[in-house]
Amino acid sequence: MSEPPRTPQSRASNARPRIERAALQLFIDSGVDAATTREIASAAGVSEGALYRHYKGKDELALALFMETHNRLGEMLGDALSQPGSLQERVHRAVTAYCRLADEDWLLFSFHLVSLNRFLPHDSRRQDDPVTRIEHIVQAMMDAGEIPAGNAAVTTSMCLGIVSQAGQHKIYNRFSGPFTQHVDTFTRAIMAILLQK
Amino acid sequence: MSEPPRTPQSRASNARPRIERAALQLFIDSGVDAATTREIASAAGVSEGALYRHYKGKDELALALFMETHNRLGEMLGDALSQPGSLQERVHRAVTAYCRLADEDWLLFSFHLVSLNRFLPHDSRRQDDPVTRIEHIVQAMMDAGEIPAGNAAVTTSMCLGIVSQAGQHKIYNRFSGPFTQHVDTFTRAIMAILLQK
DNA sequence: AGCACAAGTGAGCGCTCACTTACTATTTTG
DNA sequence: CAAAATAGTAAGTGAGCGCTCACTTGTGCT
Repeated sequence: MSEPPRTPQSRASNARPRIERAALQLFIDSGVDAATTREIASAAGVSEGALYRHYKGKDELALALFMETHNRLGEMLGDALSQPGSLQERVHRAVTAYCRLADEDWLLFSFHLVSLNRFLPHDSRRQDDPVTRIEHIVQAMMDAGEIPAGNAAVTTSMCLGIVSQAGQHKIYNRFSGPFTQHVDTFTRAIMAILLQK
Repeated sequence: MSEPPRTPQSRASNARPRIERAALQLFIDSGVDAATTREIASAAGVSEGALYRHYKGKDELALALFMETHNRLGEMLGDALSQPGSLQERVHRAVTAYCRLADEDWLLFSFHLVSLNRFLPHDSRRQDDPVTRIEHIVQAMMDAGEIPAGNAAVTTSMCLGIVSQAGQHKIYNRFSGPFTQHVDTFTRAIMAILLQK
């Protein structure tokens, strides 16, 4: 008894998080293929072999880091959009969720943004893909007459482009400060696109 | 004198364009790093060495293909935006130029779009960069009161996001048909963003 | 103290890659 | 038409990559 809340992970130098941070930075700067396992280990201050104690290989490491953001984003967007409220409110919640995720861990978020091309197969049409889900919502609103009719896929891409391109520009240091501070700007822009005719 | 307009290329099988098309497709599908010179040569139906008759190496080939679109785009956008006309007209001309370029050679255009991350260094602030030029125009319009004031970099990124994300979605086969058919949709969306407050 | 075991090490292995070399075939040129 | 230049081929070559493995170290438990 009187056991302190024992953390199930064991001791040592905690290489894993250091490997992950180093890998993220290198993957963003040079790309997953160009970043070598030696570089990652060196930047993390551990040996190359340590990487393989935690991941099956470089590709699995990259995929895990991508999925960490991707799954989280899927849930957050799902929640934000499915809960009740006006169109405005739902868009605002979704944009807020996206920006919060970005500010919470910018490195992880940046890697996700620049890696979408690699990890989302080019003709994926998965029904539970966040993009496809948003497209269905847009289509439903068009059918219901809540927003003007048009090509739902194109409208969806424009709305996503608002926030994703802003993310890219922040990665390129074209502007600074927390992403969250632009939530209202993004929301207004998206509403303008959805409601325009 | 009396020289006929001699075409400077000489030999029959014309490996060069076949190498370029094969390289574009592979670069888009697998990425520049993952596409091997053997794969490119094989897909082009030539030997690996043929690649080196025309390009110093794989990286130079990729850069040349990127720059072919990038320089052209820079000129076209410069022309479209600098010539006289209302804001609407200038935006419409720029969007039209972009979409024409896409429809004219979709493979070349796709490669440019998916490779921006690789070839535009992350903190580039070149004065003649198309993005920076557009940002200056937006800033000038804000200063002149032609459009509501705001963060010019963020506004610029949102406008670019409209068309670039639509391009990405077309690459992912989320919609089909010529890109040019959406010119008016894009123009209206961009105007909505610029004029909103 | 002594054991069990997870975490970390780093030399080195097999293999793939971009690129080179040696050669042949086809044009262009004077 | 010979010579030079160009465009192509096939068979390498060595650098460097991801990954392995025999080994060492640190930690918790009894």
